[in-house]
Amino acid sequence: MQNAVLKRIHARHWAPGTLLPNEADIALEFGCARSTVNRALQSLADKGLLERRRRGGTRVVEHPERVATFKIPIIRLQIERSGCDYHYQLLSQNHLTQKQKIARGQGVQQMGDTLHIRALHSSDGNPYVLEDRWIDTRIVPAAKEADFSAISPNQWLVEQIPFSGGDLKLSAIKAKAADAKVLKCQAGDPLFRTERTTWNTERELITVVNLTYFHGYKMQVEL
Amino acid sequence: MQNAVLKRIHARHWAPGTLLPNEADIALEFGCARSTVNRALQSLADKGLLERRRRGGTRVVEHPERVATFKIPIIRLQIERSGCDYHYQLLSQNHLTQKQKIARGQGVQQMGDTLHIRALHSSDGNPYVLEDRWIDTRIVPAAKEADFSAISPNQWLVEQIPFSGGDLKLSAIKAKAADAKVLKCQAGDPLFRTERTTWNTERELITVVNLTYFHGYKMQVEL
DNA sequence: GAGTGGTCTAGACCACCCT
DNA sequence: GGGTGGTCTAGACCACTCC
Repeated sequence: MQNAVLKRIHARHWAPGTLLPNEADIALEFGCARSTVNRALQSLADKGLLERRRRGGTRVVEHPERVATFKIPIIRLQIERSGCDYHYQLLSQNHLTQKQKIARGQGVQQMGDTLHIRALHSSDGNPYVLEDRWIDTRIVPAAKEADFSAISPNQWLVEQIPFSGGDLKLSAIKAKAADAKVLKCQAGDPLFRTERTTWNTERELITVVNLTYFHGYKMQVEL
Repeated sequence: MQNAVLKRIHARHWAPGTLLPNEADIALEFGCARSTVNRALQSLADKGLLERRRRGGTRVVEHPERVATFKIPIIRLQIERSGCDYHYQLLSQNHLTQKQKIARGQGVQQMGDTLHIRALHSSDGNPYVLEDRWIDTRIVPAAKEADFSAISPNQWLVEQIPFSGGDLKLSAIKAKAADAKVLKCQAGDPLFRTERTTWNTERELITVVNLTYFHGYKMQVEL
């Protein structure tokens, strides 16, 4: 059923921008139940191929934007899955003063009591990614007790915090001297960075994290 | 219903790794129809929170990897939506010789007759992204006739090619002199790059494209 | 008010896969 | 063989939104 609809869209029987017949009519035409049609169209809408509105009907999307889904793995698993040895090292851990918080960007400023952690994840002994993380210990009090010399905040949080929304920015930065030293590259080298903020279900800011990858890292996504 | 299940997972009533009761039992417990349960669990499985197998039952995923979906927009729309003027300029267009093809990486080598296009997309007169694209004209013969001085290959392909899979790599590179000139930055500046290959539904390679963004660009993704 | 999709029910049969 | 999810049917009522 869903395939039948897909075929029509591909065959441009229903071209981009077209308003489809309503579900009941489609069901009649295909000789199936409306709920079947509903499921099929629903699913295509989830994939971004159709737009649906009550009373407004179902429309083939004009510019079908490609939708890529990519997974944000626990770093340890990402490394181990590629068959390499994983090593983790805590670099520093301290509470931020008010001044320090203001010196960081937007996100960190909003947080209450802030724990700042720097840690390095390595793959087969080579620096892989530098984790720079701020955790709001008012929202996640357990973080004060956690032993981040044994488990990375990355892994600890994923296991502790049930679910959440967030925001992710990807960019290229120039390696600062301090980071270059840790990541064993030259100062000035281009480095791949992700900046992530995470909220819990009450939309309270839990954590902000910058991940700076080794020189030459490519992030891979399936389409 | 779906929310009720979500609550249980959050509340660790069903902790990671737990095997859930079968659909019929859950339906009994919640006092609803099995198909309702099925829809709810199905949907959570799509989001990566549950794993389901016939005969094997439904299990809460052990390490719930965050799944981010992001859209790959037509560049023109991306710029116009941010309220800026869009400008497009074709820089060069030519067919690759066999030697040139081999000089490029893996992807391009696999292609038949290869059309190479370089073009610059600008936002309010500022260089935004440099498009470096190779198109297999055996698979997409219409590309030979297209006027890429008027429409970007980015937009043209999205409108022509119905659907496909692909592969996306994100990285940070050091600006080469030629690219720096076009993008109006310094040679050596870190630049954000995406490398994408796209197949059609028959898994034939259609196009390879490198997008190199202006210095300071951050790609934004919702989680 | 009327027409659309959103969601649910109760029941059925099937496909897969483990033992 | 038997238990699980996958998918479908036929019907119902609801929620939204445009007129």
